Amino acid sequence: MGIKDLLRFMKPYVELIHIKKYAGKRVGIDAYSWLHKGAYSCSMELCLNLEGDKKLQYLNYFMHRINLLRHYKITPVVVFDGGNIPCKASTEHERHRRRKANRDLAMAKLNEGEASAATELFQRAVSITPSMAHQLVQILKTEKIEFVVAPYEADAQIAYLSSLEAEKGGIVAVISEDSDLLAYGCPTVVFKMDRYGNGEEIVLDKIFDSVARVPSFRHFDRELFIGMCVLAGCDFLSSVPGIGIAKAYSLVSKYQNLDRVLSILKFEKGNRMPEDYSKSFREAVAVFQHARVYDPDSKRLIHIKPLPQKLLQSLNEELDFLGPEMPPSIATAIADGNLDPTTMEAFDLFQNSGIHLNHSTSIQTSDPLLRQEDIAISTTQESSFTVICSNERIRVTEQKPILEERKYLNEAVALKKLLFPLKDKTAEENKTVPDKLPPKAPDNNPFRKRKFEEVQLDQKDSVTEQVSAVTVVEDSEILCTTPESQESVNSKFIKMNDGEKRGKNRKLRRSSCQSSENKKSSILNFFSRV
DNA sequence: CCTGGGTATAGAT
DNA sequence: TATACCCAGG
Repeated sequence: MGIKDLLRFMKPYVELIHIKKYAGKRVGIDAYSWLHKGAYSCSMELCLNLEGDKKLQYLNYFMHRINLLRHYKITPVVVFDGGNIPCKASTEHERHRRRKANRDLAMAKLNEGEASAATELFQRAVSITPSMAHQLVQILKTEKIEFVVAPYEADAQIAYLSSLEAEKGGIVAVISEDSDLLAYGCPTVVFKMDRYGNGEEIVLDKIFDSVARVPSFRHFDRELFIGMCVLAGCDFLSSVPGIGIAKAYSLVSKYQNLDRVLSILKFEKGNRMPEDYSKSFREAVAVFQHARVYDPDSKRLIHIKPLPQKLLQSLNEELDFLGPEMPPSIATAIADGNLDPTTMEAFDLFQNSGIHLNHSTSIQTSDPLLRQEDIAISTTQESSFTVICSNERIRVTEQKPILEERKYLNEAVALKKLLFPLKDKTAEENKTVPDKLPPKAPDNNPFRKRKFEEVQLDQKDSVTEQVSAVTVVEDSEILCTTPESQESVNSKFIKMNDGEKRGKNRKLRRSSCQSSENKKSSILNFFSRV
């Protein structure tokens, strides 16, 4: 994970610190690393989805650490991973494959009665499911801990937050295990924080400023540093055979220019170089520089750093390798933890409806669906239109003072891309993904689509009578979502066809089983599970 | 000297 | 799992 051997290479730049030095400050947390560590303690329970409290142990682990931070008067900001970007697909597939193999082995051992061997294997098979992440989100909400779900890479989101002022949601440092953060340009990262708050800190500026230390990066800039990272091998692109972190460093150091490094490399390696390495290299560098992130201030997707016109042209305006564009309403719903970023399904709150407490006073004072200004409707010339609504009325009206058809048409196109990214050739040609199926959510992604069995299990215990599920129907033009806040257990999506009046909204919402006259043009279809 | 593959071990309770 | 460390071959 991350940049191969980067942390070892950067050893001279680590300083042992205690997190109390960030007292009074906002600090970002890479949720994935703590979730994963926490899952060790209950890996078998999680893998087998056993009943009982044991499998919630990972939540204790996480909250323990959160409380450690709070004890030192630090304000934690938890950042979750979102969807996957195309160029990471092969890494994810490999992980998924390995975990599955381990799980199968574990099951075999278990059947043979070798419990200890089995638990060991289960530990290698744990993956963080969307359900787990979502459960944590519920707790964070009741504990009033700030969090955000990144549209794609959590690392990119963290890097972006690091660049913001505290007043705008910024953070001064981040706790993580992932060396990618340095490539993304995070100014301060604390690695390997233990349960007492001791950790290893790396400050990016010190890397570039240091005079005495070896390796020296005094003649490096951000781009060269990223180039070195990509050359050494990262999640988006594995390194050219024979090139490791040290070689990567000396190449970049010597030529001071990534294009020159590439051509030298091509010259020296000849046919040992992958055919499309240069292109992939450029894209990987561009991901670190210009990844798509959620901007909490404007509540929409932006680039970590805007793309220069020149780069845009050289990429033929094709940016989907960064992960497809998505409309603000979707990005917000994802960021707030209401929408699964890999499946685009609304999270159902079944599993949590019993324990979840309503702590927010400003919400649900009225039925938002009855208020005209909360509902954005845009008709296409055909027979469908878009509904966007939210029960956070003010936010929505501010965000979209004028509702234009065009805008929602664009949203529909964007959503379509999100849902069928592999129809895109850029994604297809990118690496050796064996099947051509729609984006398989990788195993280690916290929002990986939940297994069918899991869903059924959840339903069993539920108290609520009704929840809406969302499925995807092909060839769609309608987009609808209610980025509703956490408290509502009612429908999170609403779809309407032409001819249906706004007054019907409430009815729709309650009887979420809607027969779709117009399947051809509908993207989201709702039915109720009772 | 570097890379890359192999192996040991932490990390949870 | 993923990271650290060690050693062999280039």
